[in-house]
Amino acid sequence: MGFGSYAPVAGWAKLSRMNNAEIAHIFDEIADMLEFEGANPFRVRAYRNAARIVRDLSDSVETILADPNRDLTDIEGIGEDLAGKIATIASTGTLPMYEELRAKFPPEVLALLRVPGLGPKKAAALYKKLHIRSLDDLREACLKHKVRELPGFGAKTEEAILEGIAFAGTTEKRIYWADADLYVQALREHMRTCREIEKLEFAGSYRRGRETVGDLDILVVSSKPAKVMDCFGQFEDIYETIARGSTKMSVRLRSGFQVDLRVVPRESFGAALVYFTGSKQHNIILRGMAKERGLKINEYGVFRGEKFIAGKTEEDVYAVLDLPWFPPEIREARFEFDWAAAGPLPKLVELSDLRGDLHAHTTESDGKATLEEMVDAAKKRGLKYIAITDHSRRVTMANGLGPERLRKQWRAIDRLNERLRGITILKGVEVDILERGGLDLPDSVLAEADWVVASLHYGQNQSRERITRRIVEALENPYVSVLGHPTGRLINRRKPYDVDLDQVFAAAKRYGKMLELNANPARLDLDDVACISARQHGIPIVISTDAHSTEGLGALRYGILQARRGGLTKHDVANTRTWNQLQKLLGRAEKMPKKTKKKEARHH
DNA sequence: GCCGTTTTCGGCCCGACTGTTTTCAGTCG
Repeated sequence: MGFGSYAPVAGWAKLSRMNNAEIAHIFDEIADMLEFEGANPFRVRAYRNAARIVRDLSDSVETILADPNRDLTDIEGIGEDLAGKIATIASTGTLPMYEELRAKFPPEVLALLRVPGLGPKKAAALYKKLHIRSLDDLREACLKHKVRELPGFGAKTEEAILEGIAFAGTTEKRIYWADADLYVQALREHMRTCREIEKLEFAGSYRRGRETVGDLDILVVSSKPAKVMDCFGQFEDIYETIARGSTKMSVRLRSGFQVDLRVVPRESFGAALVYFTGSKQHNIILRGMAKERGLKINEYGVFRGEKFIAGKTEEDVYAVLDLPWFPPEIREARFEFDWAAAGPLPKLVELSDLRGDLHAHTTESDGKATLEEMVDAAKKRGLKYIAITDHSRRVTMANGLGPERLRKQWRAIDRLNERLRGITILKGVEVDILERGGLDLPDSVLAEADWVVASLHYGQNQSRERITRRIVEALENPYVSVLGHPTGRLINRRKPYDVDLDQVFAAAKRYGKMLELNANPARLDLDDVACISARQHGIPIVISTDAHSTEGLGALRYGILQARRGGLTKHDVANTRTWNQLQKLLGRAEKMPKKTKKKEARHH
């Protein structure tokens, strides 16, 4: 289940400053260690909450700290203490309290928490009473049957731990949404054979369209739960059943991936769907709102005292709280509640809104299909235009094109365009942003293109300053249309390069350029959080596949999920427009004569 | 650790399942 081959994994570049993700990571680690220490669970939650908040910030902490008009404590969930800690991490790269905890609980000890079935209490007991300090210690203690002698532990727990150690390394990895979707399709097909099922829906992070999925949650309405579970248990890919009760069953697939099944009564389906779709944080806020109104929400419904108020549909549940139905993709407690408070929700972009694909490769560089095959496939998918954007010469591994081969390809595109009806092929290129700065093709060549994607593939370990400067300079070039995969990350495989996105946004805005949301399931770059920022900056986003085969053109749906998670509407996404409209949108800031610009301003 | 028009103290979302227990704690989602 791969999605093309990529360069080997590169390590983190040495960082001169702490970015939001790193600050968030420190808070997550602190939460783990405090939990291990047996700290107040709400204090632990405050740190986890802070990690999430910092990760979701639309500006870098650095930017906020530098702005005298802004204060971190204005953010809900960040008080005096955490604001101070954030500032300390930002300026020193660490925190005294964090260092003290790390001295007490090295990473090998924290690995105990990743064993399924081991939570903070049990892990701490093993650590304190048996002096277990690593997974190896733990395995040994289990084999010597020391673990079963501890109070609260028994033979079964010991066996479960032994089994769990094997999984501790493999199950921490979340899989791509696209791969989870393959399981979903297979499970749907399998469950179709069960006649006792009235309704079935996949919930959890899969339904929210997260870029990675940690497990699957299946929600079923049936009056015969046992039969549904029997059927579920016969899915061929199951390795073991972890738990089975009267309404809930959990299994592990052969790959280690976990699938949970939950059977609920018909009148509770909506409440259960809200509950199991999450996110956890979204649910916590819903519960809080319910409590304020003297109500209680659980997976069975909304209750006033013992009295059932709502629960049949998601709309019913939200309506009780005077909330609109939220598309699952935005249920992350990031902006959806603010949106709801401000009025009707904006309509999120949909797959059917997209008219064209603006990043695709052919056999001329490293694609697997010819120009004709790619165009034919795009047309069959209903696209009205496709930009052919093969690599430039610097990407020698991919047989990148120089001016001569590129112009030859463009002549072929001209001839094909004359022949074809119903789709327009754009003469494009994915031009490399060179290590030393500048682009891999002269302006005279780029000027002849309809569409220019500028991408950074080499020198990814350079300093934040150098990488940011290379990208900003590329955006300054009048012939560049869009910045391709702006951070270069490969999910689960390669960290993003160290780039100051605030500066990239500012440059894109200044020069009237667009930013790509690369829809490849391993990239999804920009990510959802960056999309929220781009939207706030008013920068048009282009959702493109970067397809290297005809099947690759199908990736638009993954890009759409990420865009929706970023709160993007049809208006925010540039390739929902016709090619003519798109051209007008492009570079308007620089190319438009000053007079016209003023007129425009008056109209708005 | 955060938060507050009932509160600056005392709350902080809720339930299923398992194993080790004889009524519940721990884990998980």
